[in-house]
Amino acid sequence: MKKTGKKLPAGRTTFRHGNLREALLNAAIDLAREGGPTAVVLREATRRAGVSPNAAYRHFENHEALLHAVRATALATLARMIEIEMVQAKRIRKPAESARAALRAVGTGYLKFALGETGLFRAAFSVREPVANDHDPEKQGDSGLNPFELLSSALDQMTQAGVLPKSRRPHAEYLAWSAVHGMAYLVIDGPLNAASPKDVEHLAERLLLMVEKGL
Amino acid sequence: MKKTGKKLPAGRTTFRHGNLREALLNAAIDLAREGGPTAVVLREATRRAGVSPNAAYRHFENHEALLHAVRATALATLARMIEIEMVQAKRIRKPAESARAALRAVGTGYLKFALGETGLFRAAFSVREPVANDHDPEKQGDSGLNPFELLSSALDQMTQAGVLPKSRRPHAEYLAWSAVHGMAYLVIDGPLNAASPKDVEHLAERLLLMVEKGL
DNA sequence: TTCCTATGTGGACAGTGTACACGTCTTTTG
DNA sequence: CAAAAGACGTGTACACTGTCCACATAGGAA
Repeated sequence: MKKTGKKLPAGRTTFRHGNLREALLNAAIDLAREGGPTAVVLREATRRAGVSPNAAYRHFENHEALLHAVRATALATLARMIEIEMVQAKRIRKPAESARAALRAVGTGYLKFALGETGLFRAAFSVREPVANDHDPEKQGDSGLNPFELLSSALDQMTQAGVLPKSRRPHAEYLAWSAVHGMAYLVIDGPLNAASPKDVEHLAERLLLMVEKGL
Repeated sequence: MKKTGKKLPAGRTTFRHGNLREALLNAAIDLAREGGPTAVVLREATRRAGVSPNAAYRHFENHEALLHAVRATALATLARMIEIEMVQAKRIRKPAESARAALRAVGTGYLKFALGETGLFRAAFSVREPVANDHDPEKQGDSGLNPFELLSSALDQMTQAGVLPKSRRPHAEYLAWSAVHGMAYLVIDGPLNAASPKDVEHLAERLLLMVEKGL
């Protein structure tokens, strides 16, 4: 009798894991969810997957690569969050109202994500790597657009509906995103940290009005 | 003969360092300047100060405390950056114009800091700890105000000059800061990373107009 | 001078990312 | 169908980190 099962790390019967990459990524996502990007520890991920530390290197070039993967799925989640908010906007008949609602959907989706999935939000944006012009499918929502592109599309709707003058359309996403991203930061790490959800909602309302009006 | 100079870590003759705290802080600031908050490594700071790792614990409770100190000086630097921009605004006679200029000074100072001292900027804002209602002198500029308070004062000027309706004054700093902070982020880590300084300047201009108009 | 106390050193430990050499299984190929 | 090839995991080891503990050294107060 050949003692094949020499020392298979408890909890597994086969030498091969099956789909370790996914297991590692999920573990890493959980870690990020619980403690943000700094909590994404390669060794801990392998531990949770029931595998030796070095096994990770067969699926991710290094720690950074793992973090980038987490970031990608975080962005995809954000995109879906925004898409959900957009559903209602699309139902609105009047194009002008619908477009405006779409823009606000981006804002509210963004903020909901920042508040509801703070760890993932941090992981998504603490890594240095531009989002625009990045068509990585891993970063997209169900519509095939990443968060930045969703914002762009909302702004496009607005120009088409005549709400946003064509002359002010170019690069408008940067202005809108600045406002929303900045507020997300203030809420999770800044002075609005202690504010009540009600206050935050109210401020977000005002912020989006400012954007609409000032754009 | 008593071999007093047993093993004084080369480059120093006295057992005491003199002002190690400052030396460590300066080293840590340099590290942050070069590589952001993650580059602030306690052991490296002690190395640069020519001292053993544990010596740091006589002056900072732990690594986090050191980082907080760095963050404080970074905020103070930011405050001074803003104050410099504000000088010109104060020279303007017409109150309305002067107030508006003050608000823009906050924005441009903020962005100049983010661009010129990216590492420090990251260090200042990657740490979770609200700035408002924090009257730590270490975080203030020469005027005795921290960056957040400088923004508040600019907005106050605006209401006094009648440029910003009193009804919209409350909490207006959060909206303005959101916009400016968000753009700073976009420029150093986001899609505006690759943009030319000229383009950034132009966008900043538009952003500040948006704030003025939409506030 | 003598003791107290602030300041620095040395050694140790757990935890991290990662390189290298080596087992173990699946898949392809002659 | 056996054998070689390649994919996947393990084990050991190293450098590096933050931090604890016991000890060494001086500067000032008694």
